[in-house]
Amino acid sequence: MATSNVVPELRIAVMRLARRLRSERASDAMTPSQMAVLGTLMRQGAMCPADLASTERVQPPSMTRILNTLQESGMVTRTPHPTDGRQVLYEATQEARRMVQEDRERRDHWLSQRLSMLSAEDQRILERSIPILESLALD
Amino acid sequence: MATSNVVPELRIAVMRLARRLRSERASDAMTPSQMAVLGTLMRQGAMCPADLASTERVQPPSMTRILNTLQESGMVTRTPHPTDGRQVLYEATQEARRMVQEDRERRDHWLSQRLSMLSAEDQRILERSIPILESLALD
DNA sequence: TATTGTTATACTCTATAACTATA
DNA sequence: TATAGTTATAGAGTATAACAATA
Repeated sequence: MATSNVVPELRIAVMRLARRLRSERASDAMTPSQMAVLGTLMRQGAMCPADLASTERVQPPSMTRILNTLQESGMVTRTPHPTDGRQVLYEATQEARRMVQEDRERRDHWLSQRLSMLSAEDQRILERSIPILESLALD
Repeated sequence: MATSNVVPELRIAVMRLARRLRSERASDAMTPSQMAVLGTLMRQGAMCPADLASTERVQPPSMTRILNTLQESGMVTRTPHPTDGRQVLYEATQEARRMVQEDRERRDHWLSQRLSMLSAEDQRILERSIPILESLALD
């Protein structure tokens, strides 16, 4: 990449587009933490508060609060662990899945509008860049 | 883009890489709001609290607090407005500029390490994708 | 009287420490 | 005694409402 400014330019471009995508979020009612917990539960299935806390890098009492709020708004269900009476398991409800899906679709709609305004050549370059961007984010 | 999953895949790739870049930030001492204010002051020069508040989309009392904290840590200077006695002007100090620059360099260092591990072909694709990503983020 | 900035106060989100129930 | 989860309490960060100084 020689003497060019590719590195800072790529950093700025990625940060800007991410910020723009974030601003297209549907759910202003949901905090980022709440959205993250729902996303994790939708990927991983039922989980206990301790595991959720360590996945989301928050302390267990904070996770208790987040889960209480989510339960009050009908986004998660709470069931006792089948064998260990100390544990409880949380799961995303259908309503949560619908809400998260709607949020994704809203941002994808915005992005797809933008992409459709690009030339075929530019669209092709972006398409080829996707796995490369993914590989940069790994680990 | 036909029947492919380009749109959600691009969204996910960009969000992931942005999250990764954010985690490489140097200044844990600085809150995102404080960093944003310094960035704005560095781009725009001296500004008054009201303009800063509207730029950063926070209320004036919140900006007062952010600026107080920044001043206490030597990141901004406060001077009276030359003609309007009600106003005050804030400016980023040299120390702030150094700190922000260091933060950018830290993330660029991480990114450039990652880029150097890619094939020449992949690097070329990323380089060509930069202005396209930039254009997507516009307005 | 309008505008700029600040202070007073409350709310949200997260953290640490202490407590309850189960293993 | 150790572990899972919760409750009690405190510390950031931001908001609205009220106030002081200047135009």
